[in-house]
Amino acid sequence: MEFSKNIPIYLQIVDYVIEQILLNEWQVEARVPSVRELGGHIEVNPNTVMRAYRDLEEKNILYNKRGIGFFVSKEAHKLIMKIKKNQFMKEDLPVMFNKMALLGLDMEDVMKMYKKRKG
Amino acid sequence: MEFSKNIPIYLQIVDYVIEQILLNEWQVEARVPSVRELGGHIEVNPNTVMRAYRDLEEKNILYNKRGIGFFVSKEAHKLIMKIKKNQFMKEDLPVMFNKMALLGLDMEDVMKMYKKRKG
Amino acid sequence: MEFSKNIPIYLQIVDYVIEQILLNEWQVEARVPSVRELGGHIEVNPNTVMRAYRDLEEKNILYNKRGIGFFVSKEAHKLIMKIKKNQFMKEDLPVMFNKMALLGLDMEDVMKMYKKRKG
Amino acid sequence: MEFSKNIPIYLQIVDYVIEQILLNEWQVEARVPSVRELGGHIEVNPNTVMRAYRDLEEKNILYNKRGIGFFVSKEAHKLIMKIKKNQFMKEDLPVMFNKMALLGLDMEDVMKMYKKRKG
DNA sequence: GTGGTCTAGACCACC
DNA sequence: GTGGTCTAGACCACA
Repeated sequence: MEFSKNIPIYLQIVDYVIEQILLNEWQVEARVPSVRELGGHIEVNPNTVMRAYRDLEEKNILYNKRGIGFFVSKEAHKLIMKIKKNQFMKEDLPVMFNKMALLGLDMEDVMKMYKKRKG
Repeated sequence: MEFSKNIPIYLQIVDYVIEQILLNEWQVEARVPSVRELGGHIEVNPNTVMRAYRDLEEKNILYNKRGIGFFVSKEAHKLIMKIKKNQFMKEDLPVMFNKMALLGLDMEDVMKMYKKRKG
Repeated sequence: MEFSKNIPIYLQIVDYVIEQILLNEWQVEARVPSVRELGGHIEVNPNTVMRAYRDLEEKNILYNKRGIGFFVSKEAHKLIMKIKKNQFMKEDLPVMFNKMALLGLDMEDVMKMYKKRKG
Repeated sequence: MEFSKNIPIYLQIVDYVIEQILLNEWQVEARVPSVRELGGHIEVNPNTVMRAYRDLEEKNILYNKRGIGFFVSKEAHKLIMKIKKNQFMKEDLPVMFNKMALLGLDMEDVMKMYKKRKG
């Protein structure tokens, strides 16, 4: 796994986990990889993975059975979507629109990129 | 000047300088405030201002005349736009598209928000 | 470590690091001393070492793993040679040729010295 | 006049003056431009020019008639050649040879550059 | 433990 | 006056 330099790794792991859940790679109510497994897999200190899991536990996306491991919560999808959609609409989009205005770009330019990406 | 807590001050100064240049408050080929002046003005250590100026010098947005001060380069506007555009196209947009895919949103939803904003 | 007075210490550290790498004292992909270690060792403020390391990071000779340390990059040798060769060809040689012209020396004189040195 | 960034301007002026003398642009026993003239001409603070002239005065390459100006000394050429030749042979060449060895270059490479320059 | 940022304050060369 | 370097020492996030 490649990590971007300017974002804390544990946050990138949080995003990674969320992605796995949304893609149903990690299923609801199923056990997720242990911090050691995942740490070994993505070549990251288990402590760092733990920090990410704790973050997700706080958001009720994961929960923990002592001595067994972390599990994807029932409401994981709902919670993730709620958090992310809100964030996207209220924060990401306005910021993007501002940047576009500043750069003299309009939606057509964005559309081009969007289609390019899909093609 | 108010500083956000989670972003290094020197980076916020970089952004501030760029803003001043784009707004033509600091004109091309003109001297910008000395590190001590600006440091005093925004209540920041001169060294911190220096770090920001050095960053901008590296990007050829500012240049330096020994013993005299820092100046806005001729190509400052062009370079700023280039950097920002690049960042937007290569970093911001792909991230956004990713999020959209995960959230099940498409360009129509974005268009709606865009029009709402303008209206 | 002895520092020459007229050259900034951090640049002398840069040279020192480059030397260590070329001599394979500091091996490719291996961790280099932390800024505090090296700072303590050569009796220089860690900040000064940091500045040198940052310079080398910019040139892609060192890279950095968050919370772990600085490492010698894979291409370090190649990059060092490239930088040095370039410097020699584009800066040192032209200056030398100029001096020779002003002093009324030609390549024969230089050759003599060269052979003398080798013999 | 273009100044290299890493060498003090006054030293670059010293070199410039020496060059003018060697090229007989500034003749022996003739008055050289006043600090203001030269300063205006090459767009440099007169103080900086003065510092260069003082340097050259110390080396007996220029001398000063109070209220009149600076003049090229009789022995200017001899002194310059002596200083420079010595410097070149004892300092510049050995340094260059060392660099060549390090970079794996030999005199042939240098010859190529030399001919290229002349051609 | 690591790097990263920031401050206060010093001293320097240069203009 | 200007930038440039350096120190000592602090505090922080991250691993």
